[in-house]
This record gives sequence, structure tokens and C-alpha cells, in this order.
Amino acid sequence: MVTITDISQRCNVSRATVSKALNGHSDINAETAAHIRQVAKEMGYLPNATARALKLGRSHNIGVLFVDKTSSGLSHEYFSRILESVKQEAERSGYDITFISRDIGTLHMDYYEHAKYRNCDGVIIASVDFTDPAVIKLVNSDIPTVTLDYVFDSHSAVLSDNVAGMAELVRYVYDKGHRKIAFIHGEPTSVTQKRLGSFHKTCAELGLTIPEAYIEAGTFHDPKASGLATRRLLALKDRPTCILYPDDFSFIGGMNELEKQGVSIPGDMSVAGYDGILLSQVLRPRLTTYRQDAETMGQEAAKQLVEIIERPKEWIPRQITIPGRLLAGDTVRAI
Amino acid sequence: MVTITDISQRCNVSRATVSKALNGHSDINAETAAHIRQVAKEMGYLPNATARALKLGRSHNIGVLFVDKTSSGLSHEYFSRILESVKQEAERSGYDITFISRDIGTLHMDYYEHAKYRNCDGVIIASVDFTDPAVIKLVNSDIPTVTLDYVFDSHSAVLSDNVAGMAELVRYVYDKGHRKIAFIHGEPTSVTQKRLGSFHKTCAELGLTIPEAYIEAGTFHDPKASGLATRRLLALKDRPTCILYPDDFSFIGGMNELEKQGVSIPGDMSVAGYDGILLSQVLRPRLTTYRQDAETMGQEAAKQLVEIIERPKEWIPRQITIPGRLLAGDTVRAI
DNA sequence: CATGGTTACTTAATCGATTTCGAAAAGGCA
DNA sequence: TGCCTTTTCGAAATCGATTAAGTAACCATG
Repeated sequence: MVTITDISQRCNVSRATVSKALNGHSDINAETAAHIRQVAKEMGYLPNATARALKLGRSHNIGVLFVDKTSSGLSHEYFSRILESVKQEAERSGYDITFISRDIGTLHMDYYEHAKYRNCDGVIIASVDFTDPAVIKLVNSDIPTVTLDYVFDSHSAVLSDNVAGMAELVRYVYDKGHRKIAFIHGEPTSVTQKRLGSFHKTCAELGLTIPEAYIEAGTFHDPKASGLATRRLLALKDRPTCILYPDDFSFIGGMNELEKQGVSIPGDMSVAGYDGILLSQVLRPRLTTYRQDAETMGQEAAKQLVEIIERPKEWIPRQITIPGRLLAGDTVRAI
Repeated sequence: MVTITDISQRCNVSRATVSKALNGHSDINAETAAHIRQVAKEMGYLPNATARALKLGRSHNIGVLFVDKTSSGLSHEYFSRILESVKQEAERSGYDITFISRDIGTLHMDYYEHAKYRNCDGVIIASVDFTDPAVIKLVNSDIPTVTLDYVFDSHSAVLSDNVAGMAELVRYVYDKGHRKIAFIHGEPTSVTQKRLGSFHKTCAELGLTIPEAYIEAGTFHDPKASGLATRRLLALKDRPTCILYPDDFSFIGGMNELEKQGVSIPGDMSVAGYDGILLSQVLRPRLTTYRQDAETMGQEAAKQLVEIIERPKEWIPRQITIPGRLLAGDTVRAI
């Protein structure tokens, strides 16, 4: 491997001079610097990120915490899209991405220790149990963090606008003439709270009274749970005319149940999903859904984190809410 | 941050002694070592991976090269499953995962340079254009690599058994009574070559003559292409009785086209996918498909790579082929 | 010509951990 | 007692890069 020492010998200058020349310091003669850079290029020199990290105390490495709880972490399109955009934005600023987890090798470490061990300059946290003490420890540590879809007091976060999303969805369905709207929600997370709250609020604003039986507890990313909830809704004396699902993927379970019972979409029952994953747009009829802007979320999260890392003085915790976009498909019928 | 120096001062020993005690060297008195370890624990000592990497020339970091070409990299369930299992297996051996890409920050680097810059001990390569000179440069470099679903001469690789998979699928369909089997294949990659070859070979073994029109060029992960190919197949005078799709996701396009033309599955047309993604198993009727064992593939790839890294002497390049499993759904009708 | 100010470098310490070599102390043996 | 061996630990170099502080050469100015 070509090191700074090799270059210094070839150029008959000290290692310090080479370092400065390569980093564009002003106290090196322009010609000397040009020559050094030339030689460095010829020799195929690459800076050693490890050595640099050790000396500078900055690794230019960002940790990401994506726990594949119930295997819905990376395999969930929403999160893989976030990850991809975090990665792209981070790379644009010169940072690499490392996964953070517990128990690396024989070392028994928690998230904080792992991030510290790897000298991560910051960590992006998504798709985890935010009540996990290990997560809380990390957030409250000296390591800068940005959370996705969850807010810790006085910490930066990037949020999908679940309130606006649900409101828009409900209003859209209402405008199509629906008054009996059912909602199958996901696990009791803060996201579910937001969506459920917005659902109720919007319905109230629209003057709708939603019977309790129209609110069903389902599970994110779980077609089976949605199928069962759909069955219960179909068994009601006073059926809803439209069902909102926890997300696009879990809607598949509802779709199956509806088909099984001979209830056509959207002829006999209107439906809408949430997320706007690829699948929703290739199904026929195209699923009406609310597309979360995962790309912008990941990008913003990375930008925020880099800000905290590079300008800690000027930084103040910010919670950014990223709007999504209603994708009007063909599954909500006008009545 | 607690360093080895802090511990050495507390214990009134040299840094060398602390290092040795912590690493279990034999030339340290048992009691001394125990005491040092005790103090280290009390002080919350964590080794500094960066310093260790610099000194030892080993980063305990594995790079992964997953290019999201046409956004089908991480968003493709097959690859996200591979990534997840690579990560788990790597972590079991004490390695972390870093993404490798080009152009990190302002540095203009190729894959090799990036991996070198980060001191990756090895790289796992999947989901890329294997004819890309930058990929070839990386593979032929001093950095150990393991490729997935592609073989470079004298290099280690882990392969999904596309030959056996396709053969099993064709035989299954044949056993159900089908003789007119169409195949929509993906882009002309080595995977497609394998599947296409196996398709033809198996058909020949079964005494089937497949008309050229039954072989359609589609695109992986692209429902639209599959939809168009399906339309062409349906327009044939002598329609096939069964269509094999490039993969489960792209099958959706075929599903839509069939439904649009009033062709029921599997009543009027049998179909099968490939991959065995979650979706295939929640659709109704359940899709008959061949599940690739992405978990084992990722695990094996990581194991192989760690072998090369840790025992370079004993290592010889190996190509491991991982069998999948036929998932008999309800989309292939017995005739 | 002495003083002061630039310019253009070099020296040497430093980041945290590992390891080679050496040395002191303790024990064994004749 | 003297010599050798073993045990236990420390000094110092090292990995590659950065940087504060110092130095030499040069020019300008009163």
C-alpha cells in the first residue's frame, strides 16, 4: 500500500509537507504541492481512512440501526427505500454506512457500545422498538442521533406526516361519498397513534360518527391479521363501505378475504392502503394509497445528522415532518 | 473515552501489560490479569476498533457491493434477505458490514479504491453488473471477494441452483399434465442463461418440443414487461397451458393481463413464479414458485469470506451451489 | 545593517492499541 | 553461593496521518 511516507521519500520532502499538500494547506508552495499531488496520483496513493480516523477522532462513518424485528426491517420496502437514500446522501457528504447491532462476535455489546467501538460519528435510528432501553441509552449518549418516525425530547427526528396523510386519505374517501369508513390499524406504536388520532379528528371534522366496531386492531405488514380484521368487518350488520388498511402489503390479506366472500373491489367494497410501495401500483385495480416519501426522509435524516456532526455549535434539535402524496388508484368507488 | 492508558494508570502497570491481559496473553500473571479485566470493566472500557485496525492491518469490516441498478437492489426482497443473512453471519464472526460504492464525497473512487480506503478485509458482491470493469478490478485485486450468483474463474462464489430449480419447476408442471409450457425469462444475465438452458434441457428430457414463440423475453422485477409478454402469449393461435414467469413480482403483470382478458388462474391458465418472496405466499390463489434459499446463500457467502480472510493459506476457491425448494401453490392446475 | 515579517518547509508529538525484545525477580539445582 | 531457567512485566517501536511549534532563508524597510 502506498503511504504518505512513500510519497515523501520520492519527493524528498517530509511527511508533513505531503500531508499538507494533499489537504490543500496554504503554507506549501504551489509548485511543490502540485508536484506532490502528481506523484501521489502516479503512485496510486489512497488515504488510509483508519489512520485518519484515529488521529482526527472522526471516522466519517455513520451507523444505521435497522432492527429486522419480525423480519420487517430491511425486507420492508419502506425501510429499504429509506436506507438507500440515507446511504446516498451520506456518501455525498463523504460518509460511509455501517450497520449497528448488538453482540458483535464474542463481544457482548449494546447498541451504544457497538457504535462507540466503531467510532461512528453518528447514528440513524429507524424501525426499532423505541422503548428498548438499549435504544434509549444510545439516544441519550454523546453520539449524535437522528430518529425516524419517532421523537425523543430535544433530539432531532424526521417524521413521515402520518397526520396529514391519514387526513388526506379520509377526506378523499369522504369526497367520494363514503360515510361508513372502517380503519384497520397497526400495532400500538406512535405511528399508529398519529394515524388513529388523525382518523378520528378528521372524521369528527367531517361530521362522521364512526362506530367502535369500525376500528379494528391489525398488524403492520401482516396480511393474515388484515384478513381476519376484514372478516370481522364483513360480518357486521352494518358493513362499512370503505376499509383503510395498515399498509399496502397487509392489504393483500384483506383482498383475499374480500375475494373469498365474493365482495368485489371496488364494486362492493372500497379500500385504501398506506405506504405506496411498488406493489400497490402494479396491482389491478390500482390501489388507492398514501405514498410516504421515504427518499426525502432518508435524505433529510442523513443531512440532519451530518449537520450535527460537522456543526455541533450551531445545531439545535429539529423535528422535520415530510409530507407524502395521495396516490389515487381505482379502489375507492364514488358512491 | 476510556483507553488502555487510563486502565494502566489505575492499575499501576504498563499499557503493554493491560493490552496483554485484555487479550489473554500467557505471560501475564493470572491475578494481575483478572484485576486488570475487572478494572477495565468497571471503567467501562471499550477497545477502539480504529486503533486496532490501524495497528493490525485488519479492520474486521466486510464490504458489501449491492448496486441498486434500476432500483431492484435492496428493494428486491431476494437481495435484502441475502444482505440480512450476510450481516448476521458476519456479526457472528465479529465482522461489521459497510456498503461499498463509488464516489464517496468529493473523492472519485472506484469500488476497489473505496474498499481499500476503508480497509475492508473482504467484499461480498451481489446484484451488480458483473461485466463492469470496476467490479472486475475489485475481484482481481488483493482484496478477498465472494460473488453471489456469478462465478469468476478461480474465485469463490455462492450460487442459487437455478438449473435444479428450473428443472424441478418444469417437471412439476409436466407432472400436472402440462405439455405446452411457456417461459418468460429475464434479462440476458448468467442467471437467465442457466434457467433458460435448464428449461430447454428439461423439456428435451421430457420429450417436449417447445415452439419458439413460447419463449418470451421479459425483465426481472418488471410486471409491465411480463404483462406484455403475457399478452403476446395469449394472442398465439396455439396458446400454452402454463406460463413460467421471470420472478414472483413480475408475475403480477401477467396476473393483471390474464384477469383483464378474463383468463382465470389456474382454471384457464396455469402459472408459476420464481423466488418465493413473501408476496407469493399471501396471494390467493397461492403462487406456485421456486423459493431461493437467500438465507443460506448469504450465510455461506459470509462464511466463505471469513475463511479466506482468516485462513488464507488453507483456502482454495470454491463455488457453492445452494438448492432452493419448490413451493407448490395453487396456480398450476392438473390437467 | 539590524530588525521584522513572510514564505516554505521540518521536527516531533499524537491518536489507541499491539508486539518484540529485554530485563528484573524469583525459583531451581549443583 | 553461583548460574541458569522461568515467570512476569515494561520500554519502545510501530501502524498512517495530522498538526502545533519551530527554523531557515529571503525580502523589505528605516
